[in-house]
Amino acid sequence: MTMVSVDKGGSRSDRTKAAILTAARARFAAHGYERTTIRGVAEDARIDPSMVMRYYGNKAQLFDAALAIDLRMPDLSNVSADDLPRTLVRHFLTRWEGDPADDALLVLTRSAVTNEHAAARMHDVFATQVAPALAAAVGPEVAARSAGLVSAQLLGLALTRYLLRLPAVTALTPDQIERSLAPAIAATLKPT
Amino acid sequence: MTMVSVDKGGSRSDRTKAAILTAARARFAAHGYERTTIRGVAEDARIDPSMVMRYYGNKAQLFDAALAIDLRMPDLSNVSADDLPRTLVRHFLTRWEGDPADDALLVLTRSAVTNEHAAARMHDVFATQVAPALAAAVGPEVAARSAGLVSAQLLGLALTRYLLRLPAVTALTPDQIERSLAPAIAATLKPT
DNA sequence: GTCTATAATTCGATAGAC
DNA sequence: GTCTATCGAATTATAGAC
Repeated sequence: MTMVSVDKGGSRSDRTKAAILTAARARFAAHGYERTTIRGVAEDARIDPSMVMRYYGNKAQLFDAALAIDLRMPDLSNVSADDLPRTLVRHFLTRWEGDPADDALLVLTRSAVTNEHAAARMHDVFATQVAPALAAAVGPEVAARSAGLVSAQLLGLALTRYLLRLPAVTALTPDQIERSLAPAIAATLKPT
Repeated sequence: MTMVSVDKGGSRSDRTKAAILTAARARFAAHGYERTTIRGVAEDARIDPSMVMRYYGNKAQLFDAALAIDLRMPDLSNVSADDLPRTLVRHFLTRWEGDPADDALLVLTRSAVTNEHAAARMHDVFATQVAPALAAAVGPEVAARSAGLVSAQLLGLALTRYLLRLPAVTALTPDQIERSLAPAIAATLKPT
């Protein structure tokens, strides 16, 4: 798990910093902001808790650093309107099925539900990454009208399948989800 | 705020218990399980923190009591398949627009994202209240196949509009949501 | 650059006076 | 039935030795 990212060229402190960040991201994803402790992060990173303070100042700043993440949204500008829903559902399913415990968007979502700061970050991510990616595919007008509810549907999947693990949703195969959710997203993209 | 609900007939202790429960529900809804403190609940209820312990034993049991709630799902057995999606969306929109900060399902969702116990409760609520109500309308087979994703879409709305308050979703009117989300739910109910 | 020791808070929970 | 006082545990954060 948790590819530590980066950097054979890094100094020892760089590697320590990266290890802390990886551990923090995993803990924030698994338990949310309140329940992750600096001690726990330090333990996962195999270093002393005081190192976390040294490099990141305090828990809030560590959280910020852990959330400074690129969602790696796919380029949707060459996807036809017909293919868009399926492409979207597939993209997120692939991401989340792979390593749900470490996905940036799931980390953010879990914490944003009970943490104002994380919620503000979520707003940023949506405005600067999700909405533009959608607008590239369907145009600014349709995106302005439907990006919110399309996101609601995708985050609804994230919520029920990966955060709450509702049996009725975890029981479905990725294929079943794709066949059922893609037409739904297509419906909200259609003009009313 | 926080109408203390109830009960002229109640003894003084009954009124105190009810006041505690109301305050607890509001706090759990606003901040989730971890961040609500017994001290805070007691302050809202205008009583001493030790009263909370006296009546509810501990924080976990207080949480349980706060979540022992009937979702008041509507009777869907006489709703036609065509009307079902719109009926569902309307039902939940009406509930949530009224008093989002005190709605049982939102309380539960906010806490369930970071609390195992609340998540287990959520599974219960889904299995005993949501799924049967759906099955009454569309039959057990369709319900078994689609109840999970229908719930995902409704909870996605709850998540983005009331918990995260994403501007792209809060900007929509209830009518716009109904017109856009009802066809989406209809699409996931259709056989693939 | 890493660790020990500890200060300062916060909170859940208990004991007991009135 | 309500409140005062306080314990014990957990946690963030700091100071400083090595």
